[in-house]
Amino acid sequence: MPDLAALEILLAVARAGTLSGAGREVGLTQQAVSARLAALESRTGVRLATRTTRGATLTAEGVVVAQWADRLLRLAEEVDTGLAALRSDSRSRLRVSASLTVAEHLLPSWLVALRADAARRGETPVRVVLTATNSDHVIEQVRDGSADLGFIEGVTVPAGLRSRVVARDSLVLVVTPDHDWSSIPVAELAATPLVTRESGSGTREVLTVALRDAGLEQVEPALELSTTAAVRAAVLAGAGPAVLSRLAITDDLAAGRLREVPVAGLSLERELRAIWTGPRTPPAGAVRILLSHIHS
Amino acid sequence: MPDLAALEILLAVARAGTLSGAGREVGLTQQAVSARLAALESRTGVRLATRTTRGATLTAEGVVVAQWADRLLRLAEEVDTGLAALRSDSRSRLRVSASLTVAEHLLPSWLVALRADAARRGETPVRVVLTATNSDHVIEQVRDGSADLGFIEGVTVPAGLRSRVVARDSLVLVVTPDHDWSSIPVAELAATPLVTRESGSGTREVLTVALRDAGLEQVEPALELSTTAAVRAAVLAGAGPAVLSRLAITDDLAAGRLREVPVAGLSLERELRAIWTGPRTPPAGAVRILLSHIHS
DNA sequence: GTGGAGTCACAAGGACGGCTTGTGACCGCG
DNA sequence: CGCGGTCACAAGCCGTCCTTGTGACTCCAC
Repeated sequence: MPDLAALEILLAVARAGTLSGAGREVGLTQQAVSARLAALESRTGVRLATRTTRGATLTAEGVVVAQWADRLLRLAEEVDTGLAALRSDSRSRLRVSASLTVAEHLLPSWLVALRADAARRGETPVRVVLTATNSDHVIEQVRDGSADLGFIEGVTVPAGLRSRVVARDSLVLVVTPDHDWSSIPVAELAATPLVTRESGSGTREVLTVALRDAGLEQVEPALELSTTAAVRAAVLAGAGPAVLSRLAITDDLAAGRLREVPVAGLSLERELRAIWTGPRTPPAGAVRILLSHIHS
Repeated sequence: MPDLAALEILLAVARAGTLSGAGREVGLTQQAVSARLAALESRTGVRLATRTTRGATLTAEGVVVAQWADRLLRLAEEVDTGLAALRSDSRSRLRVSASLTVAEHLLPSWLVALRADAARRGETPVRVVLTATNSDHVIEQVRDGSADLGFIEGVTVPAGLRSRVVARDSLVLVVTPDHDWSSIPVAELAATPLVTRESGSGTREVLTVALRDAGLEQVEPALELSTTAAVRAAVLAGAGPAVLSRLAITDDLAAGRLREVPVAGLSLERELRAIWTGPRTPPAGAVRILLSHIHS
């Protein structure tokens, strides 16, 4: 299990060029930085930086590890920002209520962007309080004023609320990389036993309805599981193809763990919307600022 | 800074359904699990799981945090596998030498897939020893036998070596999401001051050559920086557009931090190749197994 | 040439966090 | 009604990690 603090120190060393400078940057002494870096090197068995009497520079391996660390720490920062936004005790600024899909995959990076922007302007960042529930409850919370801003998924625009499309999600057919499909007609998809969520899940409904609209009836699933994560794991383990939200598997697609198979004649798009009450344009400064970071 | 161990415990609780079961799964006592989970909840100020006298189930917020944790821990596992592969002391199995681009962005997930596959078959995973350098040195190491397998970038196939394309990388023009470009002709790209790497860098050369081939001359850069990460940060900070490897910014594209702008009449593809010596098909079992996880 | 300011590394001491063991309260089931 | 399961609280202990103090070394200015 990698040590995030040590990786952060490595990045500080890369930026500062000296151990002491890195120490000042992260608020530690030079000795502590030296020890942590030595510990990281001992864990990997590779020299990550060459120390001279006048500074320290990363080796080639050090650059690679720094790159890995950078990705990891960026994601960790997103998670941390998300965790901070979950704090409910603070009776503060912008109350955001979001559906699970948005909260899980999109909001953290928006919040980081929001905070970075405030830092760039020298302002104190808006404090965001996040609640995560299903879309119906989000609508309810925005209606009754217990949330200033909501994020929902689904095709219908709730009556009496203002809204704006902030992102699109689509369900995609995915297989393991060694699968022989490259592109299939929609009829073959309907005839294939899939790994799916249990009946009643939103993702599964969308697919069923779309196939029914196309005049097709689905065969029985190969496997029914109760969470998207479990479905994803089953596909990776070779249990069969699945239709999943693209947002949930961008990492896997980028890393080549999963492969997307286009289905001719089928499009399963759904819109993710920001919703709020009141005037047509987003009301308070806070809401507008957050939305200004989100481009559909 | 989030606590990876605590997040892992949260996932174990989600899987097991009880704190004690989670404890058995991660090798801790029930009391330790209870304390760590309580600490995590106190950090967020939100109840992540409801404890009954007969188990524990995640709340809606808990599910969201678990999803974040899952992404973060997957990436952490990749980094950890990469770190393990850097260990040089073990005089062991498969010596892999890779260019920086491949080592930074692709190899970790391949190694995780390799290990997971071995675990699924019940075999002990191949021990991989990784060296990261530039493409020329990779070729040299494969030639002189100090590496069993190499990964390089570039258009030319080295003479005397077998090779296979394992992935493609392309340079893409990226801007901040609020930029007004949607698609531009190649002449406008050449006339735009960009944030770039310093002269002599591979990425910069590729762009310069491609523009020269198109009969265009580039204007002076807006800013010259020495690492890809610095260029990326400058673009995010609004310093201007840049042309970067798509592999280095997939996260940013997915999160909407950066936006890709198609350039009409310009394609900057480069192939990433596995190289080895000897017979036409990959030789030892180990090499073939690793390659079987990589599909171009 | 020599002192000063910078670099990094080694050693000793102390504080804090986190795990274990021990125990108690509660619930359901046979 | 006891037994097996759940989780929470308390005390003690161990290890990690940071700080302070010190030494070796290099470069530079005087």
